[in-house]
Amino acid sequence: MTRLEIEESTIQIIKDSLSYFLEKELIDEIIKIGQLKNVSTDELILNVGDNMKMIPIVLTGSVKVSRENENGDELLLYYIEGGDTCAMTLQCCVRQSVSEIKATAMEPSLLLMIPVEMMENWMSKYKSWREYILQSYHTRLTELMETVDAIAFMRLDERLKKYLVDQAKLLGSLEINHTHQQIAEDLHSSRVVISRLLKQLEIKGEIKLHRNKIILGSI
DNA sequence: ACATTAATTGTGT
DNA sequence: ACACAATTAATGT
Repeated sequence: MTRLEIEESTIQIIKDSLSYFLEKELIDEIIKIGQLKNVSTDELILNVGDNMKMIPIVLTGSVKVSRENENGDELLLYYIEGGDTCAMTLQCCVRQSVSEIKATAMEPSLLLMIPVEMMENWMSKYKSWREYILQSYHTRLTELMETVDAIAFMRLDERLKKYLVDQAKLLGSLEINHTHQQIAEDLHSSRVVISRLLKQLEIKGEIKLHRNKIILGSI
């Protein structure tokens, strides 16, 4: 983990990603208080059971949020993209200060860590912040329902396709650099099953398989 | 360039 | 689901 002094170029990034919906005074406070954190691909940002004193706002890059049970079984919940934060996390945090979820960087990303107290503080102080949080809450909930739908109603092969397309969109590339094992973990399935389904997709000509890499055609 | 090894992927039961 | 085979990438000689 790298902690940086906030300098001009980064201030610009913060402004670029937040000033559209947050008022100026708030941005100034954010710049003063927030701590920058650079994370690399697959770096664990927040683990289940972590004591949360800080909540990240994703400035650039993307983060995946998943649930994990005591056996280490995972399930992907939703993604957070640049400019967004996870208001759900904020709630968990206020209530019990121990994380129920796990957050992992999907690509090299720049995070802005904000202490929980500040987040609460700003709720009453800034209207734009309330709206930002509320909006974020809404987005998360919508995405969460989408994954619930997927789990409940879609067959695994459809879910896998959706997963691949989502990843491609999010990372802005038709190449997905994951092992079958990692995908299986995200979808809470087993490696063999994923391998077989992927093979089927390859036979149908929708994707190309390589080691550690999947190339999407047009699905 | 070749051999060895570890990790990832493929397949039959 | 498990076990094993096959393939690939990485590393040393």
